[in-house]
Amino acid sequence: KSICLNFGIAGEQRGICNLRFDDTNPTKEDVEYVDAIKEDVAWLGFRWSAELYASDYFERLYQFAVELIRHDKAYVDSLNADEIRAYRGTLTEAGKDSPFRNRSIEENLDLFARMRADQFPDGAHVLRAKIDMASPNFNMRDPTLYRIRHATHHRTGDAWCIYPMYDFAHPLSDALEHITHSLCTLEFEDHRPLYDWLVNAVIEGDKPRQIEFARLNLNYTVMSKRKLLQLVEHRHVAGWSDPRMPTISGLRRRGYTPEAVRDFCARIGVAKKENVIDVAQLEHSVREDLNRRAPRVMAVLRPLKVVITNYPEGQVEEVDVINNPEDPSAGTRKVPFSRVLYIEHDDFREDPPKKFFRLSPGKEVRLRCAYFITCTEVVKDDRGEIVEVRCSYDPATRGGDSPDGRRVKATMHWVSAAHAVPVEVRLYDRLFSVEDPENGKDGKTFLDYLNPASLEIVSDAVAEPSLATAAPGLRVQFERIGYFCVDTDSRPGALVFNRTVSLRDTWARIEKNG
RNA sequence: UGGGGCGUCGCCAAGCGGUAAGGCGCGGGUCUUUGGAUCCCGUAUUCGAAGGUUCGAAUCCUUCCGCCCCAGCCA
Repeated sequence: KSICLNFGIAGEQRGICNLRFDDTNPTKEDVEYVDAIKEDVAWLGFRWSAELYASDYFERLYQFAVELIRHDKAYVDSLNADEIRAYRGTLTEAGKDSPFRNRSIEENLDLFARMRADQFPDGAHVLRAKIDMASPNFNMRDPTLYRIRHATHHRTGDAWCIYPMYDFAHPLSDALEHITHSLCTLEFEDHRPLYDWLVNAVIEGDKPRQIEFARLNLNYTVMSKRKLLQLVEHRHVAGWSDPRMPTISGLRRRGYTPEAVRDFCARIGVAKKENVIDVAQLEHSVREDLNRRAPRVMAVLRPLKVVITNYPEGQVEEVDVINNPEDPSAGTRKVPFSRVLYIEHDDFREDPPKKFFRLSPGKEVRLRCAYFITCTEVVKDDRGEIVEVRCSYDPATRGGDSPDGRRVKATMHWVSAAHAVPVEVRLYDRLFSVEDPENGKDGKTFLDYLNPASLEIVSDAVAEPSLATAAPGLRVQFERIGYFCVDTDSRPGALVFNRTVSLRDTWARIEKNG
């Protein structure tokens, strides 16, 4: 949402948007995420003007800090972390000045230089802004600007042992880049006074300003990075790009298109109200996009054998099948038809309920782009399970139309048994079973709400032969089932499809509502 | 309880003194060689509540209620 917002506004205003990593804390292992973030932003279709890092400004930020000290607006505090917390006060009580608050400018300059020169251990001192310990806003109670951290930074190595805080680096980095609008989420509203204080203290001329908006929340979904990290670390999912993850890489692997994600972000709007978007909204954007562009293909998840008794043994004919009814320019393809076929098990009912239009004994239906068939016999095994359905076909209906104007109420997808390509299909359900998994109730944590059925692997599925050469990343629509994407990360030689999103199943609704 | 924000249809969201846009969802219908899609129609006499100002208020004023964020040497 933030990526689309920032690049979107820059684009609309004919401005530019930089990609900056606020890598102010060397212990937070930013490295592994930098490339992933760049890849994700690029995949979404945005191009940044400059690739920058807060660490690029370490020297200049240091000079800004020195300048603050010279103006008596910052000081070195030698209290430890616990003491600083104790001095900070509470929601209703003002804080107290640190005993080190009135060190001379010279002493502060000297100490700060020695902090940089690696003369103190971690935690010995910090640099603090000298603002107001009685401010009702905690961020103004002499916030920490620099801390000593003997850690190797992924870009500056061991050049520094003091590192600026985000609150210090962010506004000043914005100013250095001549940022006009610095967009961030609501929880930083309380930081804005500090942002402005710093900018006003050291920046001349045009000043950046911070504007906050409400972050995105989705129901049935966990968005907290901390919690998603747990899912990855505890192997509840296969990684950050697991198709069930609400990450860009997860959505990508699942088969979402950048256009769909951007459309979603445009539709949900931007405001300051806390919100929980219905995932149906996201699914709508994907369906709309994929409906327009995904080629149709026939596949059967749970095959039921159908024998066309009056179709010549050994005969094979190629029928023309339309690739995408939403896009005539997509053309047609040839699909082999023969005496033995597979249809979806769900598409046959021996005792059809009311309003069930698909195949049942004596009923005539259309095999898409092929023929009308009528069920003549049901074959069962010893246990009474239906193992085969025998039908007759009407040779006059080739292509799927009856010359006598006879109509059927159902059109079904099918696959020729002899030509079927085995595929593995992964069906995903919501990772969490409750609308609001982030906030556990009754002592439960989000992990207690994990949906054990979030991944179902269907291994008996078969598809029409055209899919044999499907490339990873290819998105298709399995007729009447849903949109699928060839997995980009599966074993060589295996044809694995991730279900992106299912088609709306009206029959399910009829069954449910009676 | 100090401070900062926010409250308009089930979920989002326009509106900013002139008499409640739109989207998702849902319901109904049309059409259909996907029971998909398409297309049509319906979905808030009311804007957290109560007072007040005004010819006129979701929009202004007052009070109240509810929800979120803040006491990292995290971002």
